[in-house]
Amino acid sequence: MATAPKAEPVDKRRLILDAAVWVFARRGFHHCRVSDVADEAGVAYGLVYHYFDSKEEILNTLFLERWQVMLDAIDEIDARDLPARDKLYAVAAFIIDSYRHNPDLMKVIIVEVTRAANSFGRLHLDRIREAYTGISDIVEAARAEGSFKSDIPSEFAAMCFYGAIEQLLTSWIFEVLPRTEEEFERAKELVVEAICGGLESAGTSQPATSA
Amino acid sequence: MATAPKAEPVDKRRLILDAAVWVFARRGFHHCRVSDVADEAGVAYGLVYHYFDSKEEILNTLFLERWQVMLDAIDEIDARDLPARDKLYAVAAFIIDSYRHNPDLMKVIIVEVTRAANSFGRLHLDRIREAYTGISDIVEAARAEGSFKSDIPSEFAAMCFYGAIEQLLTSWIFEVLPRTEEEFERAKELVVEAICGGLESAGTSQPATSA
Amino acid sequence: MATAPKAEPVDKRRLILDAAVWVFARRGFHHCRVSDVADEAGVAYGLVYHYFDSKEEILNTLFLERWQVMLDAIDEIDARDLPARDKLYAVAAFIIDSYRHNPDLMKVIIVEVTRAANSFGRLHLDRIREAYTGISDIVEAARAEGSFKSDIPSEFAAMCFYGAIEQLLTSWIFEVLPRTEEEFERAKELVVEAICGGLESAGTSQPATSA
Amino acid sequence: MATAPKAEPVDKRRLILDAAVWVFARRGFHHCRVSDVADEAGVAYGLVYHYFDSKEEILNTLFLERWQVMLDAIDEIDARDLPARDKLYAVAAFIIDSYRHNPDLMKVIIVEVTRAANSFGRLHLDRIREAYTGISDIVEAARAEGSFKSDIPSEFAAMCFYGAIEQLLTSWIFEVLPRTEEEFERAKELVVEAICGGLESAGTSQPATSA
DNA sequence: GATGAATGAGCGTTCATTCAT
DNA sequence: AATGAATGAACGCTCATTCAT
Repeated sequence: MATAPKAEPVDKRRLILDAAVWVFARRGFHHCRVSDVADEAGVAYGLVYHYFDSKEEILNTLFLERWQVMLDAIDEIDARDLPARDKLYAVAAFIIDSYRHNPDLMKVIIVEVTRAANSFGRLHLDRIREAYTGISDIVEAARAEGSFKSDIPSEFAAMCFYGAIEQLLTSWIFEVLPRTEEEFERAKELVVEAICGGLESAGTSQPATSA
Repeated sequence: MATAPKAEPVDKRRLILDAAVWVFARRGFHHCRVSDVADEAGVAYGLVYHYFDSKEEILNTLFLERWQVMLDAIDEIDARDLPARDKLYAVAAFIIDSYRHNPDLMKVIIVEVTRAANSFGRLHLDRIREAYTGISDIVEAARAEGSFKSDIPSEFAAMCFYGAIEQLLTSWIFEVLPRTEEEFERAKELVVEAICGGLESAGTSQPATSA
Repeated sequence: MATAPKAEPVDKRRLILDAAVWVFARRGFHHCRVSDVADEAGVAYGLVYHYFDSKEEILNTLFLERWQVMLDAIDEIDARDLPARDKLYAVAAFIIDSYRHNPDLMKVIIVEVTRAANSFGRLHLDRIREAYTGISDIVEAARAEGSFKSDIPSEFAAMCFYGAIEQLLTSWIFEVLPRTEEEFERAKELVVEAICGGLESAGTSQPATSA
Repeated sequence: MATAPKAEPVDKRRLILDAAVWVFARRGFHHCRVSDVADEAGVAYGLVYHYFDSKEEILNTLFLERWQVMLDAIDEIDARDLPARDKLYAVAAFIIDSYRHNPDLMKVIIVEVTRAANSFGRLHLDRIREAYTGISDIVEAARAEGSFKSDIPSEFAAMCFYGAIEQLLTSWIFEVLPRTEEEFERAKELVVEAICGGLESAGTSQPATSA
């Protein structure tokens, strides 16, 4: 006898999180209502509060989940036996691919958390800094080994690198830059070349004249 | 006979704008009330609406006022007869000094406008992009002249440069980096060295290995 | 065994509408606050907005609900096989009885809607005119049949008839006229006699002398 | 020698009153601001409060000024030696011509005062009733003399007559009826014919059948 | 008389959160 | 777990009125 058709079990909590990504990305965390998330998820209003203590907790959950994946990736990359430039390329590639595969989630994380200095950014400051640290570790090893300049602190270097990538993502989010597969791939190369290799042609390197 | 001391005439509109800078910087645009601004300015609630149509208009005014100053500065710097690296140093110096002289205003502009992709950032997108263009022009000239690499598009270079500086300011705003005179001066040098000269030691430049 | 006494289920939406009638009638639509309605209904402030989009929608709902009842009544009366005067008596009786049974509701509808030319009156103009049309139809049939004068357009006649009744209700609302059962009954007769039979004694009818 | 050109003296108070008529008629008393009136009059905001104690006093002034003219006219008409029908025709003609000559003022008086039972209507109730009384006096004399039916109280008759005229004006205000010279003239005749002569053809008069 | 900046109470609306079922 | 009605604090904005000049 054939088994009765079973309704596939749906994880309502997951449904809510996914709906939140969609809604937060479209309308922004502050400009949407909890009911928008519930409607998008197709669940009752109150169920959101069964799974989450507050609207903020939804965003926190989304951020922490995803950010951990990135931190793990950076650590894993750092552990590889590769030149620093290749490691940084791998980091850039990971972040850019994250955006490529789930632009809404990355948009939410960047716009609503990492770039929101007054609210969630402050709350997750330590977590955000861990990413800096991971990148910084890569640079630091390269400095120790001699392939990277010793006069640029690794923390500072990490900041420039991360800043460039975040700006890149922001440009895609803002639709300032086109979002095509070619652009994504090219951006990985360019950001590493720009930050590691510098903008100047070989042989022109010179100290800046102080004002 | 000396004239009696007269109460200096106060520009209430300016008072409100200055108070808004203070309040928006402390509590964030969305987390403060119009009455907070009025109280801080020491004026009646309604006067805010005598001078501004809405709370948003206050922020727009602050942004547009200050951003124009920066755009003018970039244009003026571009017109100077200097090497590209020195021009970029001047741009970095201008922005960093802007932050040094009025950290609250810069915080508000960056946190509430340029980094707020879903709200004011979108509104002022074109204005924000003008800054990119100014920097891009500097890079483009250097490419044409041969001092900057031709394989990094000037728009991309401008984005990396601006991204690094914005991240720098954000780090100060977040209090991740110390805010001392020495740090400010040193950051000007470092950001230019990192972006123009690159992170790698001379002679180690190499293309990244694609994943 | 007798079932335990259950609290009768209350329709909060109805509760709010009824409270609005009371409050609008006492204080006027513009002079009362939404909280007055909520307080009168004994519900929380926000619940008003759970059921209605705005304060105005409450009034619109009250008007449309009741006005439809009147339009239906006029249509039903028109369909009866009666002399025109009796039909008009029935219409007058229906409106006056409406006031008698729910003076607050009729007050709100007349004062805040049908007599409010600049606000709700304009909004519901078409609906209001439908009542004229219904009365006009009754008159028109009487003219065709010969019992009513052909030199007074039916629309004009309807306007006089409705105007007289509205003035009558207004007088009760203003407390210019006493509100007793006898008065209500007498008014039904008088308004029909005045409008259909005219003020003049039989045999004195004469054309007016133009100024 | 020619006299020096003198600036014609402008009565600012009158200017404000006239501006108020225009503004109240367009936007309604409650939907306009005092500044709208000042702007329309071309005077400073504060000057309105130099001449009037409040926004309401402006409306009261407009009403009382004009209403007195009407009361005087009714009294004057009543004193003439004319048949009742001709007197009522004169009253209707006066009111309709008032609207014809200054539709904005009449609109304001009717919409914002006489039809506003909850606000100004209540305040000026006694004044409004004086108009009824004037009309009522005309009817009463006709009843005493035998030309008008004695079974319709003169107060009731006055109410019907005034109600019909107010409805007529309201129809013009609402733009339900066309506003042409011919319509105005015809309406004077029709309203008197309808109310004095009745809607029914001669010989069909009959008592209504009670429900 | 004339000006318009300054005041501040008041109100409609929103929406995160709670809770009875 | 699931529902959605119910709650009420919070806030942006309006505008009549006052007052210093």
